[in-house]
Amino acid sequence: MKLQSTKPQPCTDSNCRGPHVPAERVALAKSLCDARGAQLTTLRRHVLELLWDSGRPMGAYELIEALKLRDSRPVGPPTVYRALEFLMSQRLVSKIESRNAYVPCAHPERHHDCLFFICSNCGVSMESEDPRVAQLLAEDAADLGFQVTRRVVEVEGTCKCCIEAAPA
Amino acid sequence: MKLQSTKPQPCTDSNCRGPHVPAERVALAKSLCDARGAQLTTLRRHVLELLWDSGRPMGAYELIEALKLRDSRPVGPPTVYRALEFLMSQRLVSKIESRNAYVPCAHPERHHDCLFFICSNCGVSMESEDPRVAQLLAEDAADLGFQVTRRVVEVEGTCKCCIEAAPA
DNA sequence: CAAAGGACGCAATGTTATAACATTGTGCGG
DNA sequence: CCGCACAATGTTATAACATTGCGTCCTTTG
Repeated sequence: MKLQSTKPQPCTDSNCRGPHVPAERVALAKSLCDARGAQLTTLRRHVLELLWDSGRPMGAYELIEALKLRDSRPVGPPTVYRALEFLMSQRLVSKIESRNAYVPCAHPERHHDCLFFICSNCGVSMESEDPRVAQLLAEDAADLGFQVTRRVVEVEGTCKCCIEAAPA
Repeated sequence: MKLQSTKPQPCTDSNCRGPHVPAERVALAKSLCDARGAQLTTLRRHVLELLWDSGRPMGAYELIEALKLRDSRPVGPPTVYRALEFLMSQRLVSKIESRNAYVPCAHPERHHDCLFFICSNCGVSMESEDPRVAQLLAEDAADLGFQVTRRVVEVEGTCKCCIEAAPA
C-alpha cells in the first residue's frame, strides 16, 4: 500500500512503449479537466492517484480502504462511486466489467475506446488500442441497424510475465 | 412472466437469420449434454428454458423469482448460481458482464466466443459472431505475448427497433 | 449394504452498487 | 454582510449480485 506518485511505470498500452510517471498522468488529467471546465477535486485526484500508483485494477471497496489509510478518515461507498463516475465521464478511468474493477486510462487525451488484456494470474491489466477492432464492431453494428454508444472489449488470459515465470 | 416454450423467436445471432424454437434449443442442449456425459437436470433445464423464453438477458435473482413462480417453491441463490455455472461450463449460456445478466447461447454446437450487442433502451441482447474480431484480438494478444483464455466483447447502444420506434 | 460422488437445500455471509437525504463550501447578487 | 444557488461531499440505509460451508438425498458402483 505504498504511495509512490513519482515512480515511473511501464506503460500498459501496447501502442505506447514509454514508461508513465503517475504524477505526470495526474497533471495531464488536471489540465484536461481545466480545459473542459470540469473540477478535478482533491478527492477525485486522490482516487486517480491511487489507481495510477496501484498498477493494477482496483475494486471500489479497495479504493475505500486505501483512501481511509491515506487520509485517516472513513470514506463512504457513494463518495468513491461518485468520484469514479466523474473520472469515467472524463475518460480518465475505465471500468473492467469482467472484474468489477477500475483502471486509469493511459491516454485520456485521445479518447478512443480501449481493449484490455487482463491476466488471471497476477491481475495486471494492459490497455491497448486497435482501430481495426473498433472498425469491425462498427460494421457488425451497422449490419444490425444498431447504434453504438459504448464498447467493452476485455480479453482474459495469462500475461507474458506469468507465462515465463511459470514454465511447464 | 409467461412460459411459452414452443413459440418461435427471431434468432438474435446476426449470422443466423432463422427463428429459434426454445423447446428445440433445449432439446439440442440435452443431446449435447448427453454426448458429453453431463447431466442436464430438471433444475438446469428449467433455468435454460426460462432464459430462452425470456428473450432478453436475465439476472440471477430474476431467475430465482421466475423459478419460484414456476415451481411454487423457493429456490436459493446458490442453487441458481450453480445451475448457471453448469450451463456456462457447457457453453449453453453466457454471462453479459456489463449487465450482470445471463443469456442462452444460440449455437452451443459451435462453441466460438461471441459478440453481444445490447440495447440500453429495451434490454434486448443480440448474439453475433465475427471470426475477424477473434482473429484481431488473437494477433494483438500475440504481440503482447499474452495467452488468451476468454474474450468478452459487449457493444452497448440502441437496437434497430428502438431507433425506429423513437424517431427524432 | 457401504462407500463415493454429484446435485441440491439452506443459512449465513461477503461483495458491489445505489437511493435518499443532510451538510459543507464557494461564488454571487442584493 | 445576508441569503440564495449550486456543486461536491458526507451519512445512513438498503438494494443487487454472488459465494461459503455444511448437510442431505439419491445414484452409481464395488
